[in-house]
Amino acid sequence: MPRPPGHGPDFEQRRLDILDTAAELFAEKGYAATGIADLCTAVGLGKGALYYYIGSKEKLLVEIQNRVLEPLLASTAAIVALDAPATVRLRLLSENLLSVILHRLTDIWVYEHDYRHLTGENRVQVVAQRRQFETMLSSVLEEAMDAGDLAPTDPKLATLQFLNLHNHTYQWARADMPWSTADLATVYFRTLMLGFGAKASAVRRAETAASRIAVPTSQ
Amino acid sequence: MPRPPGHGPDFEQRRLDILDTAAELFAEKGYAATGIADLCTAVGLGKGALYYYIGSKEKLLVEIQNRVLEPLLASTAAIVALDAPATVRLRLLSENLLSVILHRLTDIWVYEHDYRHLTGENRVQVVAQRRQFETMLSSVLEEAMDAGDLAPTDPKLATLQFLNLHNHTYQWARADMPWSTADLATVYFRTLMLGFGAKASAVRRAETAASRIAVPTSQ
Amino acid sequence: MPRPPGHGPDFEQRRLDILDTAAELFAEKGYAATGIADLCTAVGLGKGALYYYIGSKEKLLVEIQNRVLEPLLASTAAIVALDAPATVRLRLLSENLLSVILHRLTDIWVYEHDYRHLTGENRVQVVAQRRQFETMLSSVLEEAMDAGDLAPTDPKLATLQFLNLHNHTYQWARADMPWSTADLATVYFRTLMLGFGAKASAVRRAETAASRIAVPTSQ
Amino acid sequence: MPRPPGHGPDFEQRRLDILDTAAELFAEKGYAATGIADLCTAVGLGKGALYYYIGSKEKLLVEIQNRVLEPLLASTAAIVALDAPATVRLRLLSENLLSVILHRLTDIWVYEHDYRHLTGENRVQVVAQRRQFETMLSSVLEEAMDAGDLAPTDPKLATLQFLNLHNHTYQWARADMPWSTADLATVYFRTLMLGFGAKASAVRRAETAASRIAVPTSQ
DNA sequence: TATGAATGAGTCTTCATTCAT
DNA sequence: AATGAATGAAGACTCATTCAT
Repeated sequence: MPRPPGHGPDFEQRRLDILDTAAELFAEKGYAATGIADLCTAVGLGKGALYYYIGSKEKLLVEIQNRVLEPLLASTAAIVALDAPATVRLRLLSENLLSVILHRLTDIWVYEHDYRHLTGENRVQVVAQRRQFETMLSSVLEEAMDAGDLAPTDPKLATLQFLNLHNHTYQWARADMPWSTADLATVYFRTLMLGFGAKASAVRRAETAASRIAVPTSQ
Repeated sequence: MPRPPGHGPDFEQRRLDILDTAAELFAEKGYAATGIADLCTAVGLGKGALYYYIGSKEKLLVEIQNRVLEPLLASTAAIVALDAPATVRLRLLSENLLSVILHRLTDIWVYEHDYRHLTGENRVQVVAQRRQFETMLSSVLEEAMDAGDLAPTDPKLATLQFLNLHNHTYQWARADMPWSTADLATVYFRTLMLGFGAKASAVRRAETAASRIAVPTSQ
Repeated sequence: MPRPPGHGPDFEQRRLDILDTAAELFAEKGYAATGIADLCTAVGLGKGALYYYIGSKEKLLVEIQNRVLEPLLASTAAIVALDAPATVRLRLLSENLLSVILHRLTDIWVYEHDYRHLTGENRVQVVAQRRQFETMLSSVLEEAMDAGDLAPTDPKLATLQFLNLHNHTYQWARADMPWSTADLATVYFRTLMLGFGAKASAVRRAETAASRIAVPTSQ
Repeated sequence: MPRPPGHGPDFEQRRLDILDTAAELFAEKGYAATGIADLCTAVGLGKGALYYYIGSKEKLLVEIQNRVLEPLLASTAAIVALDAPATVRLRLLSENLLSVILHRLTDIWVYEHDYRHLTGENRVQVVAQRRQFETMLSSVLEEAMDAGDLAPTDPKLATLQFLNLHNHTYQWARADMPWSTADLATVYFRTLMLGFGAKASAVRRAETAASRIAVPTSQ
């Protein structure tokens, strides 16, 4: 007798609880290094019951990816479509991305670290969705340049810097850190727009000096 | 006069080749998901012979960490100690960090993703060395603020942004990408110092607007 | 009301059966030379299922030690505390020790041969318990000397001889040997108390003669 | 080119040194748990060179057995053949056996613990030689009984007690213990001949009492 | 005589998953 | 909707032994 035709009323809630616990374990020890037995212990369920809810280990990973990607893509698309200046939308995109990262810190760890363990179609889809997000961001950056709000540069490189600055945050962000999502959004946005407030002449001088000094660079 | 027990002349080279292969596999599939058997296949050696060279799987991970950390700490310390303005040294630190990342892209993947799989003393040491690096970077940023070259802000946050911008590069950098190390250093440094070239008024406007628009933020 | 995670009702019996089989194999081939695969074959279980019951190879060894030590220490302590003459308690200790040895012959083989393969805390505890037993035995021997029931000698040496005589029995005892536990207890006790029934003069003569004859002793 | 036809002048000495080291390791950790690599480290030789001397691991074990058995059988046979009273010869056998045990303590550990790891013909031969020794001992014990020097009992049981008392000594004897070989021989022999010096009446009383007391015996 | 390198079966243990109940 | 028991391949690692040099 395969899977019962329908699930009881508590099924979905129970499943989500398990998913949360799984995300925590994956974030802490890594997807590959986390065993199903660990998860059983953490949720207090035998293996049989656990599999009744989760289907397979990889399905957990897929769902965690989706818990990040679905709201991220939806909110990003909504912001991009707003009738507002590109700079304003960039500011909103920054806060939105940070919000997703900081509110789903555990999921993000897994999202960033372990999507490579997805196989086959699962991986293809996730990669495609990630690219979708980047394309939307790129388009707004290009709009801002076209509007003259930003100095023209390689838009690809601008996008990548935007992503670097935001995405790497999961590496050190913690629930108890002294900065709120809004704080970080303000700071990051200001950095991307105006930098740390150096004078252009100082930058020019540093470039010239740097090209003259032989850095004892590795290899 | 027979040689005392030890290793033959080719040992070290062979070992380094294996280490390179291991780094590639770890970077591709993750440390935890890479089996010793995978490595055996990749280097064309039986398990016994492989262990003759590597000692243990974790030793491989330790060495990869060190191949990143040792040159990075050495060159960073040298730059910090230079008799040059803080801004100039920041520029050099940027290029140096990027140089390490881009020249050892494979090692860096492992360095960033898998140091958590180190155990015991190995982990303690690596974490300590990472903190050393961050402290050195922080000190130069603070010097630059004290000298009035940068607008005063939370130095911790400035350091984290510097690191975000640089460190996340390993995620998308490739040997065949169209930008050299020097290109990226120039661009990153300019971004950190001056931003993308927006006007301060535009930033102010965006902040105000953002606070008024209800972002359809996830959760 | 579903059962909480744990073990089913047959688990413990199955586990004990496996323990018995393990003891037999260890006794026959030695702990170190007995593979888990051997045990799997012997009990007709795959490796996974076997580990479900045993936890680890060393745990088997620990349990075998305890199956000897726990009853031995309990019964020994009970005898030592009896309100009876020391000589009587010695006789009881002799029979008790023999009883443990002969009724748990397989466990005893492992107990005597392989406790050295215990590691860390496991070893410390077993060694401590062994010493406890010897201390209890010693105390009764000393009481007997103090009471004048035995000729005074080095009590340490008396204890060691008692132990030699009894403990080495596992080396040749078999279930089908012609002597019962009670038989051996009577014989051993008599030997320790009265010897093989030689005359004191004969012993004196032998000592003198022995000191005069150059034995072609090895080395 | 197989083994060279002859060996250099140092070969035999080198081989014996290796054998000594092997015996120490086997005694310490057990034959099965001692690796050839351990031995290589201990003697400071590579595996190739080590095998040049030892042939195989089992050959080491065989030789250690022989280093015990050959002198033991030779000296025992010599003593048995002496023209002296059985009691005197028993005393000599006791000291001789103890001498072998205490002078070759390391070998004896291996001899007692690990002869079971011998395979095929090697094992058959060692077992046969052990039986030879016991037979010789038995014969002298019987002579002593026949001569009326010992009270008549089951000669098999007398032999086993003799062996128990002596052979188990390797378990606790150490080079730095306070008793010499001669000390132990005197004590053991006296114990076997006369016991610990109890009165026959006390033994009788203990037997009666013991049969009345229900010992809380295990199982 | 000795080396260091290689083998490949073997070590103990854990894995994700299934299934009868 | 849950259990505990089983599987068997795979996990990292060690083994005694061989051999070209």
